[in-house]
Amino acid sequence: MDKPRKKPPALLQVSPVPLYTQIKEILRDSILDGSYQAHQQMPSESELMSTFGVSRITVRQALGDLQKEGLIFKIHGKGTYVSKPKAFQNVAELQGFGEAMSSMGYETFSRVVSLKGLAAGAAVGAKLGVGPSEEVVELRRVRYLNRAPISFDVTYVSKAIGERLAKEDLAHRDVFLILENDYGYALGGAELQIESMLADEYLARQLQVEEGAPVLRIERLTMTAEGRPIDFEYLYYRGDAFQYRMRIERSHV
Amino acid sequence: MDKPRKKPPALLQVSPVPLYTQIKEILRDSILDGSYQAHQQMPSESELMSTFGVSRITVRQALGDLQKEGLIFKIHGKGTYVSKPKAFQNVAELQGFGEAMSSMGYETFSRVVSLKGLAAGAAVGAKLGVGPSEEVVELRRVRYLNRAPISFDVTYVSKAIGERLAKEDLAHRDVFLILENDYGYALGGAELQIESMLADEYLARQLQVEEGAPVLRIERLTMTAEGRPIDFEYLYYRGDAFQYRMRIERSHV
DNA sequence: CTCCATAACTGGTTATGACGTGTAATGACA
DNA sequence: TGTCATTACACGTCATAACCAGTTATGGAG
Repeated sequence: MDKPRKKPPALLQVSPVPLYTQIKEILRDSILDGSYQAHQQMPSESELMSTFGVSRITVRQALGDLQKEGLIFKIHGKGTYVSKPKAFQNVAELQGFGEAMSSMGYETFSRVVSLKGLAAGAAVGAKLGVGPSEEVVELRRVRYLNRAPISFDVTYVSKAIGERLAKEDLAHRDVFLILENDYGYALGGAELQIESMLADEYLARQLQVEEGAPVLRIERLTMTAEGRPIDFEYLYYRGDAFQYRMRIERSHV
Repeated sequence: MDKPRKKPPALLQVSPVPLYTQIKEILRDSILDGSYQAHQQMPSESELMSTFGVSRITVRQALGDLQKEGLIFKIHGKGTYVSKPKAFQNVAELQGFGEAMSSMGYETFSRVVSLKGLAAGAAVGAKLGVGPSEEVVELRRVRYLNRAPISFDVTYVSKAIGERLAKEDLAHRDVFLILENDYGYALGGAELQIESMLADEYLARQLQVEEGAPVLRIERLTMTAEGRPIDFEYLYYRGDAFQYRMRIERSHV
């Protein structure tokens, strides 16, 4: 016994890193260096169990972390897949500042006000490329940032997609990301139009502001990579939610 | 047997919702309606086990989801706590568009280039309110969005804080959020200054752009609620990463 | 040949149990 | 009285074991 001072200074810490972290790193590397290509890949959980000689819970923790990072996504009953890298850039560009904020990762969620099928009508029908009497699905949500409402979103999608979306966790997941990752649509771009308006009674109630308060209104038509419209939205943002943006603009000009 | 068609149409789906989701909702409500106050709260995992009559893994999944949402945070060996709501708004405002993007929730992480102690120097010392020869900790990170570098961040904090940060998962967590949630600092606001510049050789290599490519340079000094500087950063953003912002500005003017 | 029940996958959920590590209060020893 | 080992308790990690729920291929019944 030479120096049994206070603590045995962690001599044998061969692996202070949890198993699932090590596995996560290995898998991440395999994805980033291209060993696992985008879409349609990844061994099943069972295979990974025997490959690494660990239990399923460990594999799942590793995969779950990678999913949080967005590198992979899972489809129940089918398997685990590598996300398409390109996907995100499009989404990032067309989401703009509003949803960027609402997705900052902390204390954001949406409350689904309604989700129902109805006739497209002239305006929405023209955008989505369907007849005015054709049925589409309308989704209304209030988006919360830090427990306070920040935007009111009205989303229109085709009946087929809408019925699938009804089963999703719309309170915490982005429609864009569901379309892109879970449903396999490649999003191409979006046309958007921004204007200022005043909150009417309904909007004021949803956003918890005074009637007549300034609201930013965004009209956004999202299209697949092939140029086919897939998602049309009206977004109403509280005007007082963008101080940071203004500040930056002033400095930037 | 009246209509044993294809499937028994899920008559008995008393609870199609997973246990951990139900528990998560209950806990979320308790937090949002104030039953559990900010900081210093939440029953331990063992207590929740007996309260809800479920296993620990279920409790942990519920808590883990709430942590992802940012409503709670955990401290090893101590317990689980409710996050302070106020925290986020400040962070949201002073993070601005750059980190909002990088935190959109998918495929973002940081690579720690270096983390070391050094003398503050005149510029940093003045900002942080310490002498030029006093030791501070410098953290250099490359922030990845969608597997491509989007920004190069240089962060300066006091020696005490820096040594704690060294033990954190800086690759996936925001320094702001660590300061706010884990360390209990109340962030008050920030001064920031934005300018355009051209990438030098070092920066070009970190951001994987051509030397001379346009870069957005942000100087940001973050302060606690009491007005004491706590975090000083230089942020270098790839100029080509902000197309979406430009587009929105054009429409907005 | 079509339809459909079944089986063999996949991931999703939950239980039980164990051990590790960090935190903080306790108490014994110097 | 002050230091330090003990201890109790918190969350962190990992294993084993089921069963549930979608997906898809197979194969038999019509």
